[in-house]
Parts: sequence; C-alpha cells; structure tokens
Amino acid sequence: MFLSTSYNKIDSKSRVSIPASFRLNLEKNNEPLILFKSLQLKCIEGTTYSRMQMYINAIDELDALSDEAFVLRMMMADSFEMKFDTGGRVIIPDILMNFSGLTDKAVFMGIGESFYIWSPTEYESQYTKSQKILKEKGPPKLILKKQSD
Amino acid sequence: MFLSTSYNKIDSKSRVSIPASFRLNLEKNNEPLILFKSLQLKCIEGTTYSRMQMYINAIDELDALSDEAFVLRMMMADSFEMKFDTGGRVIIPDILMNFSGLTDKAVFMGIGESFYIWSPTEYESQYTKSQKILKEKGPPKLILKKQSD
DNA sequence: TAAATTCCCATGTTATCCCATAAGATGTAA
DNA sequence: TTACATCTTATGGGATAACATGGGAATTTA
Repeated sequence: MFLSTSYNKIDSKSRVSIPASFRLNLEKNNEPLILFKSLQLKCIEGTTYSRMQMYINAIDELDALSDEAFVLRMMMADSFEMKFDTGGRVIIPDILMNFSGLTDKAVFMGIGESFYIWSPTEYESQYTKSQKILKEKGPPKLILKKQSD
Repeated sequence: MFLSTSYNKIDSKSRVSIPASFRLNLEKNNEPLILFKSLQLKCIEGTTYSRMQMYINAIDELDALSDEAFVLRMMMADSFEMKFDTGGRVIIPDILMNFSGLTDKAVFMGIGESFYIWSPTEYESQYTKSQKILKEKGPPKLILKKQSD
C-alpha cells in the first residue's frame, strides 16, 4: 500500500529517488514499478506491474472497436516499466516529464493501490482544491468492506 | 507486456530496430515476433507467435463460410514471422510498409499484449483522436479483476 | 553477373552501473 | 538528557555497458 507525501529532487539526468517506503512496498511483493500518464489529472501515476496487467486484461474484455478500448490502448503507450539504480532512483521519461510539468522537484503522494507524482505547483493547487471540497460538502460517506480476494 | 512509445528510423534497406524492451519481452518468453496488417487501423500490428495462434484458433470457432472467417484468413496471409539481425533489427515487408504508409520513420506504440507501428503523421492523428475522446467521455469505467489463469 | 539479401563489425549517444558523500534517523550508553 | 556510533536515505558524478544506426563484405537469388 502506498501512503504519505514527500518532496524529492529531480537531477540534471532526470533521475529521482522513489520514496523508500514505496520501494519497500514494491520489493516485498517482488513487483516492478510502472509509471504512466494519469487519465484525469495533470500528473504521473505509479503502480505495480500486476495492477497494470489487470488494465491490459480489461481491454480484451471490452469491445475491441469501442472508444474505451481505444483510450486504454493509448494509455499503455504512455506507460513505462522503471528500472531502479542501486540508490533507488529511476529516470523519468521525457514524455511524462513534459506532460506533468515536472522540472527539478517532484511531490510523491501515496493514494493506496498507486501513487501520484506532481510538480509542486500543481500539487498545491490540487491539494487546496480537495480541502475546499471537503469543507463545502463534508467528508464522504463510506461503506467499509473486508478484503474478499 | 508491451508498453511505452518510441520513434525509430527506417533505413534505406527497410531495416528498423525493434525497441529493446519489446525484444526483451519476446526473448524472455521465447516468443517469435509476428507482424501483420491491423484490421481496424492504418498501421502494422506486432505480437507474439502464441497470441497469433489464439487468433487462428478463434477462426475455427466461427462459421467457416462466414464473412468474419474469410476476413481473418486473409489477415493470416498478410502476417509475417520476423527474423532479427545481431543489432535487434528486422526488415519490414513491402506489403506492410505500403499498407501503413511508412517511409523513413516508425512510431512503436506498446498497447499491452501487442504493439502498433505507425507512420509519424498517422500516429499523431490517432493519438490526438484518443485525447479528444478521453476529454469528451472521460476515463473508461473499469472493474479490475485479479488474474484468473 | 547484377541485384538483392544476409551477416558482421564500427560508432556516437544514451542509459545504466558503481562508488562516494552528506543529511537525517535510530540506537546505545554514560 | 546528552554524546557518540550506526544505519538508512537522498543525491552527485564518473566509468561502463547497451542501444540505435550506418556501412561494408559475404552470400544468395534471378
């Protein structure tokens, strides 16, 4: 599970340290890391190889000619399997740097099954927005369920 | 699985490098590479030998005299098993070059179980189209399932 | 024998590996 | 609590390997 927030530096080689707790989560499950363009937000999304595999399996379940399948295939084109160096860093592909507006600092934000990587300005504006919604509409009403797998 | 996007050059001998990550994916599963005309798009599709076998099996499930079976058989006729040179390149057959409008640059686009090869112009127009659909209809609503095999 | 194809090696660029350091956290004993 | 040692984490830079690509020699085909 990916939780918590941290700021890390992106160096001149586009290298950035993935937070240790995220790395540990991947390592203990023996999962490669996949980064991809978020479909709804201006940020990079990180998740496990096996979760990405679920998205791919979902494509075959859809009508091959549908818009949904088309969009999902394009999502795969904007997805990348990451390799860690000995210091726990990855190189962020240019496509993802440009899309998310990253330059020299990245905000890592764990959201459970995956995590977001934002530029500091985008992060702050989205965070402010979420606080505003929370204040106006109150906390969401949830129905909690135990794992069923 | 095939992920990510990359631009590679097609030289005067119709040679082109298959992206290293695609090659590795094939090698580690000991799979030959098959290229064929896409059925729905103006591009070449690449996939594993065993996924092509699944298409062939699917034909047998159809009415042998149906239009669908006819189209699929024709697709097989335009499919080619590729041989790699020592540098990881293949020679794209003329039929596929002409069909997809390829000249001197190829865009490789991983879409999960297979990948597309586009001319840069065709790629850009299709990519733009997908972004437009995403914006208008929003991200596809999926129910992700764990692997069942 | 001319043309095309296959094989092999050379090269520049880029990514990957490896080592070093500094800041911070954690632990231990006075 | 303070002082010191140890471990982890983030980060910098240089050496090395991998990749994409060009070109030529050897081999095949017509």
